[in-house]
Amino acid sequence: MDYKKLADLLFPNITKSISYYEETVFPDRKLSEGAKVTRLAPSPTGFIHLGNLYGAFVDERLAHQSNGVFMLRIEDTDEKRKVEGAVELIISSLEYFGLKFDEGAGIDGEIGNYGPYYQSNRAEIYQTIAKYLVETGRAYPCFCSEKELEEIRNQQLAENVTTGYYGKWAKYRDLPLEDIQKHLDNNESFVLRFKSMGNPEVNFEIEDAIRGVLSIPENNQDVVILKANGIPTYHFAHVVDDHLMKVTHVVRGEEWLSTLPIHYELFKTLGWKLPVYCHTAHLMKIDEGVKRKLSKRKDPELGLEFYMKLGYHPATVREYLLTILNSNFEEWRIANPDANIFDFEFSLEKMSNSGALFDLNKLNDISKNVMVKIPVDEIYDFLLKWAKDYKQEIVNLLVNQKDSVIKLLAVGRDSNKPRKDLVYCEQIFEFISYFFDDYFKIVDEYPQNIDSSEAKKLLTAYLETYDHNDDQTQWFEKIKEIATANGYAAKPKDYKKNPDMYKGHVGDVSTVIRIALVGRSTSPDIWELQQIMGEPKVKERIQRLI
RNA sequence: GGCCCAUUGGUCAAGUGGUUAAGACACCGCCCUUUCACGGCGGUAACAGGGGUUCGAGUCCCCUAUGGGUCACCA
Repeated sequence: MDYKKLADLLFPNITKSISYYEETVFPDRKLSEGAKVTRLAPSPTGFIHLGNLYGAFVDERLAHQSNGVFMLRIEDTDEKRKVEGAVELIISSLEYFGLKFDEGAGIDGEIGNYGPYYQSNRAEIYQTIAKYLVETGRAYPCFCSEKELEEIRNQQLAENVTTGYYGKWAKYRDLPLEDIQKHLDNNESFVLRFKSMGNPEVNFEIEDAIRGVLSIPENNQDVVILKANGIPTYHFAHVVDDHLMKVTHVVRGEEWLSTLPIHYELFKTLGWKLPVYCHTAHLMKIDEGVKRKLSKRKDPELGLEFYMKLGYHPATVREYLLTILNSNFEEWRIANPDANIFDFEFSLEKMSNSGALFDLNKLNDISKNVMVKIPVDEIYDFLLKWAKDYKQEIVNLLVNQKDSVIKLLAVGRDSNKPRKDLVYCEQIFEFISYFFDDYFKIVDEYPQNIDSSEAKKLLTAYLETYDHNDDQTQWFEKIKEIATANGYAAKPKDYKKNPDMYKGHVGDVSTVIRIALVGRSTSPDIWELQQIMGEPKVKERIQRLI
């Protein structure tokens, strides 16, 4: 077989050589010792979820922790999956969470010298490598129709052997040149298949940076490397791109583990150095009692938009991700409560290789602790930005009453045991919404031991003695007086000791006042809230219930 | 179904042949307290099962079970 002739027949327009690309177009990167080159390689499906961010975080940390390069490559080799605006969504979402690319696809065009970064624009590169494989007898055209493939598969099923295109089943594997010529003359479409020389009875060893040494069977499938339209499949694109772009670490989900033998054989056949593979565990979710992989279609609530809509601060999501990414992160955080998250030394060895279940409780808890460290001015800005994007009806309120909002956000924060009330924007607004007359409403009821006429009596007394200039102690003394005068214990403990002697205790009186002022039975310190509300609003709210 | 990966409390997890099997979240109780939150103290709760190897096994080996992944001209 004259492979050279076949190659020219198949790729008449390909004139460049591999070394042209390897040496001239994409020379070695000049990076410092140990610098890692990573890439996020999403397909532009228009959906990005927490799992993608999880992987992206690994890439980003690996690269930036080592003074390396983090790039974005768009795997748009599947026409059917392309969605308008998907790339922008990927870039803006990742930027929102603080992950920045050094190189690759961008909103205003590409950045970097190893592009194009859209696989759809790299056809000539792939074909050059493919042509080389044909020349060396390691790739061949296959003219199988879908129907023929189906028949092969059925036959294999009937014989109870492994399905696929390999060995004796690979009917076009050794087709003579004349026959290929005939098919070509007929204008039949074909795919280019890799000619595998592997033996699945034989295992090879490969070290995965997360999972350790793996021993897996060699590939023997003659996989498609170029589709009928000349565009590569993932397997081929991965090998070619990651080699030419000088990627050192390939971080991807564990669903790729099963195709690793294919990639291994391709790299070996081309004589290229393997990247370090890092196969991450999937993020899971519990669904009707069963644990399963996050799915794009079924789990829109785990899309990044979900967090952006609710207004989780990016720092929260980052912090959460790192706690599930590296098992020693929480420990580090406890020891270094104020350190910058990027000072944490991320390591692949500390990654879990079983899938973590997303835990909203944990996220919320982390958020409280993250938010309490962010200055209120910044929280205000963040809240406003969120409102502009997702809750425009409150933008004016926030702008017009900025000072009050900031004070509300700051209530109880400055002690050494600060309140941790703020979790995410939606919740934060709900938390302070009583302040605004348009949103104020009574949602809780008076304590059981107090009916509405009793409440009126207490509120009347409160209003009569109210002095906006009282300090907190004076103010509370007056409430105690009102409590005592009306048959309530001034101390809850007294009431507990002799419940029959009192109608209730000072807490009940406070609750009545609290409900009048904020509409709820729970809130931060009333005196502080009153100071923020101002005298007229306080009096007006008491007055309306009398 | 074949192949691959995984399996410590409800969740995330430490643990690399000898531990009273950490810690965090959640939950419960108590304390602090005018409510809530914060904080403090305490509590419930785990090595999937069975065989080996070993003086000794959560840790090593085998089998079983369960969960996940993958078997495309999708990535």
